[in-house]
Amino acid sequence: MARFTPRQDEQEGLVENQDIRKAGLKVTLPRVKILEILENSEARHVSAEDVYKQLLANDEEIGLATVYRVLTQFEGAGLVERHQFDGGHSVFELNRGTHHDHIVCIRCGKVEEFVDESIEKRQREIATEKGFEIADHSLVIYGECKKENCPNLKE
Amino acid sequence: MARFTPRQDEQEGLVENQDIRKAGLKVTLPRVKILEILENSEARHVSAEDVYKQLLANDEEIGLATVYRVLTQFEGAGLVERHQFDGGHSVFELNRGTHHDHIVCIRCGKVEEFVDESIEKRQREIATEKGFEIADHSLVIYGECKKENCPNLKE
DNA sequence: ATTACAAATGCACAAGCTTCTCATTTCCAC
DNA sequence: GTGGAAATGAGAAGCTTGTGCATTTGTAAT
Repeated sequence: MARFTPRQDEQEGLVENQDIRKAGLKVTLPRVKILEILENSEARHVSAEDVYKQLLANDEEIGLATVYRVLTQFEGAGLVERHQFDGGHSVFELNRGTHHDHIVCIRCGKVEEFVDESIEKRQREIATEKGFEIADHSLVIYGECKKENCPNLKE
Repeated sequence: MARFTPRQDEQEGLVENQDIRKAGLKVTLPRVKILEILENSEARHVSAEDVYKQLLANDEEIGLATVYRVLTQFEGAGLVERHQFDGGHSVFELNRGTHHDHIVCIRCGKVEEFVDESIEKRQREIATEKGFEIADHSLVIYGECKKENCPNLKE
């Protein structure tokens, strides 16, 4: 009920609405809100549950099923990337066009990104040697970040 | 009835009952049988379900819960490695002491292994640069293997 | 603006994988 | 052998993800 915003100002949707539409998807409130959360979240990598909780915190009436549906559609449209770090659940991040790999702290969960062209190159060579046409790859380094930076070293 | 090896050449990465005991685990029938299956399976990467089905085929009365429990314990003991390729479920492989990465065919699911020291080295350097103490890493290349080799290009 | 229709959503439920619970059984030291 | 802790089996539960269907929403034509 109380969620009738007088006007949807699209000034901040100059990029996203276009992209949703370009993907052949209707520009609906859930999709816009989810995209906003992905953009505004200080954590670059969020799970579907994270998005859902953020929606609830913003008093949006959007179901978890829709979150999964939309994230999967966004993935198919290339708007977001889905990563499967160890531990079972997926995390999503906005696709800003720059490929990168990840290094994850196994203690605090912090995720940093990196790119290394020499690794990329070797991967292409290896795929060729093995007779594979490379489609994608996933490189994740797990480690412990320096204690001073580690926010919550629980237990 | 136990098949015991005359010599204990554990250095060659061969996992055996001694290793179970060394991990602080009792040498029980389920654990021995699961280890046997991991060793004798021609597929190097098997899921918990695969192990379970193989046990059923061998007329062993071992529950799926036990399979998961044992595999997790083996992982903790370093006897097996758990890999989480894209798609949700984990696969396990015997830890024969040789680290390697994987290249997976997204069409037929075939998994090949490779090692590249230059990539390994760059990863260590990157972890150091980022202030991480490296604990593990996962590199998976996804691609399409050459059609002639691709066993079941269904659909 | 209004209308009309296909697309999208919300809800509840279902599926698949993995883990937990707990009564019963098994291994191992004595 | 025997005792007791550890391990197991069967089923239930948990978690993430996906589906079916009635209802709502976006969009394009009126």
